[in-house]
Amino acid sequence: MPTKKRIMNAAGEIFGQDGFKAATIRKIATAAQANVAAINYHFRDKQGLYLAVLEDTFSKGFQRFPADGETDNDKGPEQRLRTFIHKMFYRFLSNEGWGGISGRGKLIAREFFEPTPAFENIVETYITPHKQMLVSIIAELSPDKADKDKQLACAISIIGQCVYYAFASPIIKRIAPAFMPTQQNLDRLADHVFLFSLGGIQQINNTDITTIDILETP
Amino acid sequence: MPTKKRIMNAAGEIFGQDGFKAATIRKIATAAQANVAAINYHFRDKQGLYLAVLEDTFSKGFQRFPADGETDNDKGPEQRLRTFIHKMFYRFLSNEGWGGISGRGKLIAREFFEPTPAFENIVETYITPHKQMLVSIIAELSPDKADKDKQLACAISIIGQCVYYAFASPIIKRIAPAFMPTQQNLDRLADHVFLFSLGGIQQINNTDITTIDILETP
DNA sequence: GATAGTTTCAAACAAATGTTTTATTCATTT
DNA sequence: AAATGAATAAAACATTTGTTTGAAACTATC
Repeated sequence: MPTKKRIMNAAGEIFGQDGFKAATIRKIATAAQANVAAINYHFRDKQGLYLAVLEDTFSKGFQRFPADGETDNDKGPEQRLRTFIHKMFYRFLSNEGWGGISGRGKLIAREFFEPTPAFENIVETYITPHKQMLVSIIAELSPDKADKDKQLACAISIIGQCVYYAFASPIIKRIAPAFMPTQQNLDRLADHVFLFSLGGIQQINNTDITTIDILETP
Repeated sequence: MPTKKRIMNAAGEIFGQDGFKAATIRKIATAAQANVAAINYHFRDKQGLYLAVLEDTFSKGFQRFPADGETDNDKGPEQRLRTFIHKMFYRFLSNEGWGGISGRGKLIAREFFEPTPAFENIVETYITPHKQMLVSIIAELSPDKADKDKQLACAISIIGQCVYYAFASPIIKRIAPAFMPTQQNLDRLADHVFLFSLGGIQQINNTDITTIDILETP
C-alpha cells in the first residue's frame, strides 16, 4: 500500500480517536510506518492532512451507501424511510462505511458538534441534499405536505436518534449495553429508530401544536 | 470574585470550546485574569482543574433542574414525560443551566461522545439514575411494563433527540436555522420532542417487532 | 505590630510538537 | 547506463505548553 494511503488510513483513526489538536503527526507517522516529513510532503501540513481525510471519508461513505433511494422509488414512503435510516446506520457504523476505517466515525461526530472550517464544504455537498431527501420522504407521510416546519423538526428528531445511537456508544455502553451499535445490532437498532420515528411523525401530524397548554417553567 | 472561582468559570468556557487537550492553561489564566501558577496551586494540575469543572457543572445542573419530578408525581405519565424533556432542555441550554456558564454545554457533549476517566463518576452519580427515571416513565406509558428492552430503546431515542438538539447546533444552524436551540425556542423544541416521542413510544408498543420483514441489505 | 500561613506573580525549565532542511533512495525516461 | 524528478529518511529548528521554583504580597492570629 502506498505511503500516502497508509498515512490517510492511520490519520483517520488517530484524528478520530484523539481529535485534531491532540493527534500528533508523529503518532500518525508511526502508525502509518512512515516518516513525519512524508506527511508534510504529501499533504502540505497537518491541517491539509485532516482536510484530505475528512473529504475522503464523506466521499467514500456516500459512495458506498448513497442517500438517494432511486432504486426504491417505486416503494411507499414507509419503506423509503426505513431504507434511509438503515443506510444512515450502515454508513455510520458498518465495517464498510466510511471506507471501512473504524475510527472515522468519531471524526464525523466531532465535526457535527464542533465543525472545523473544512466542514462547510461537506455540509453543502453531502449533508444538505441528504437532509432534503429525508424531508421529502417525511412530506409524503404527512397529510399537510406544505407544513415544512413540522417536517424539518421530524427530520432533526430522526437524524438526532441516528447520530446518538451511532456516536454516543461510550455512554450507551454504560447505561444500556445491549443497545451498543455493534455490527450484529445495526439492523435491530435501525428498525427501532424507524418504528419510533414513524409513530413520531404521525403524532406530530395529528396534533395541533397550539392545543398544548403552556407548561409551567420547569 | 475569588481567583479560584474565576479560574473555574473561564476553564468551563475554554475547555468547552477547545476540548481538554487544545485548551491551554495560559489561555484559561488570561481569561480568568490570573496567573498560570495559580491554576496549579489551586487544582494541582490541568487535569485536576478539568475534573473540578466537570463535577461542578453536573452538580449545579442537576441542582437547578433536578431530574426527579417529585412535584408532579400526581400527574399522569404524559405530563411527567413532558416535564422530563423540558427539564433536560433547560438543563442543557438555558442560561441558568450548568451554572449559567455558556460554554459548559459543549463540555458535556464532548464527554458524551468521548468520555474522559473523570466521566465514570458522573455516569454513576447523575446519568444512570436519570435514565432510570425516564425508563420508569416510559413503562407507565406501556401496556407491557415488563418489556424493559423496548423501554430502554425508547429512552435512548428520547435522550438522543435532546442531545442532538442541544449540542449539534452548528449543523442545525446550517440545515434548519429556525430550529436552533435559542432561549426563545427551548419550550417549542422540547414540546416537539415530547410529542414526537409520545407517538414513538406508542408505535413501538403497538408493533410486534417480529412482524417486520427482513430488509434487504442496504 | 510581628509572625506564620496562604495566595499571587514573574521567570525559568523540560518536554512535546509542527515544520523545514538537507541528504539519500527509488522509479522512470532518455 | 545516465539523468531527472519524485519519494523517503534523519536531524535540526522554532514554538508552544504543562509544570515548577522562589520571591513577593496578602491575610489572619497572637
